[in-house]
Amino acid sequence: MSKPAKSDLSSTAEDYVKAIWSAREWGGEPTSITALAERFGTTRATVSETIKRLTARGLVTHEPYKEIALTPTGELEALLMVRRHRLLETFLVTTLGYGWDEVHDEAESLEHAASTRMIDRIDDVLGHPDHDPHGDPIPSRDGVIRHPASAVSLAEAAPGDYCIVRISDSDSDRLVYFDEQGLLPRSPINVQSQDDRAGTTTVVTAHGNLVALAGDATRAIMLVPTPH
Amino acid sequence: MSKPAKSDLSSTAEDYVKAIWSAREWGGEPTSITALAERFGTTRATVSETIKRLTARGLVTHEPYKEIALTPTGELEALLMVRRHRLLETFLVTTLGYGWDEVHDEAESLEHAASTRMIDRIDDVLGHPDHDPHGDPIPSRDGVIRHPASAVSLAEAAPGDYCIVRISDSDSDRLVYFDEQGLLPRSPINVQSQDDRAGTTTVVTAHGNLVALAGDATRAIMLVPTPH
DNA sequence: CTCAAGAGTTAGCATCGGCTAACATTTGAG
DNA sequence: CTCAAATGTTAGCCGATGCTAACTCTTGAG
Ligand SMILES: [Mn+2]
Ligand SMILES: [Mn+2]
Ligand SMILES: [Mn+2]
Ligand SMILES: [Mn+2]
Repeated sequence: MSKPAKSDLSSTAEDYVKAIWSAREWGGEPTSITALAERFGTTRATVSETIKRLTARGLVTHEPYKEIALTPTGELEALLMVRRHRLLETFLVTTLGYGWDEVHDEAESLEHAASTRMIDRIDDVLGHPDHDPHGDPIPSRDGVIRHPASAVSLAEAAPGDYCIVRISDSDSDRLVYFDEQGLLPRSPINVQSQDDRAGTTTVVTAHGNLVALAGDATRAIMLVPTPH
Repeated sequence: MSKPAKSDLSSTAEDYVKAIWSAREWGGEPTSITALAERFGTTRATVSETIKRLTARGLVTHEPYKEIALTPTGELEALLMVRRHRLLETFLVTTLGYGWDEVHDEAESLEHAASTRMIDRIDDVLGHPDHDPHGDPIPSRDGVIRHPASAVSLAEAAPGDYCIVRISDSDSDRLVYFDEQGLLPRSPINVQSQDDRAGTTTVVTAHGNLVALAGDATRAIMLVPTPH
């Protein structure tokens, strides 16, 4: 029913460029066909075809069996989608009383439907927030984004005092657990030890809880060192 | 990217059932293939095919060249979409400072993306409003809607004093004009005369303006008589 | 170094929602 | 009552997004 102009992207295309961009956001590796298929719950065949179309449209660079990357155009589109997603998440929390664990899925679909006018009004009403409820920075209207320079993931942090800057919103159950433990953006956290053999990281949370985390949970949390 | 369950409708299907329902809302005739094609800016062929699919899905009843109507299932879906649309419009006006002439298009796309949870939260935040910014009643969660019993369109109103209950939001320029003239839901209005030969209706608005209206403009406004 | 598992691609198919062109039916002006 | 215009349908096409099955390429364990 809507009339996508020649240059307008489908929601599928928008989700793909966003996913490709997001894979690298906090120092990650480029994504892969298989990873995208898992992310979207589709088959490798479908992803391969879709990537081919996005390449033809000038949003993505990809040669068979090689790395998937964004063109400058694709990157700008991705950043604008990230902006929409994060502003919508923030809006849902502050205006409609959503919990930080409930906003991701809702924003995932609203981001394709809200007009640019609506996104900008939300930005105004919220007073131009710097980051979303998970601590992720919000790109400006023209696609500029700034990450804390010294951020490290909990998985690779040396023992010491840190401030949590960001927690991945991809798993909502995990967010509930983190919340219970006092693991929130801007909260202080003390890294006790990394046990490489067990693959666990032991931390003291803002609640004073001693917690051992492993795997994705440690990769979901980004820290900056507390100056002492 | 979303996973529409077996029974989930596409946005196209949602817009169709809503349009079929809306045609009859204020005493109108059943819609037609041609009218739907105009409404959506598509061709008759496309509408004919789509109606065939909706019939196969059990949302619509239609035999070739006959009347287009909704099944009970289709009608419930339509009412739930109308609810979403009108609650979203109301929300955009009260929370994001949209004008009543700006909300329709935005709601037209958000209605397909917002979750039921979000619609219900909006309903709560707004305090369960009875009608939208255009005076259209808002169906309940289970699809019940109530229209003023004695409503007549301005096109067929006898001279006398009335209260405007509803103004069609389908033409946003017209809404701006009505606003300027003092023609708003809940405003008093005095119908002076109907000139059948000229096809015009002359009214005195809440601003005291003497205004002559014709055609769609007179069909867009619904009135209830003021008890004297 | 080899070769099988894993990753990626291709072929062939389906559905949805678009289109144009041609055809069929209905209806109302005369 | 007639017939042309208006209305609706069908046929045949397309692109986007999905699928399965079968194939190819890459890579790492041994
Ligand atoms: Mn999305
Ligand atoms: Mn987030
Ligand atoms: Mn719509
Ligand atoms: Mn409305």
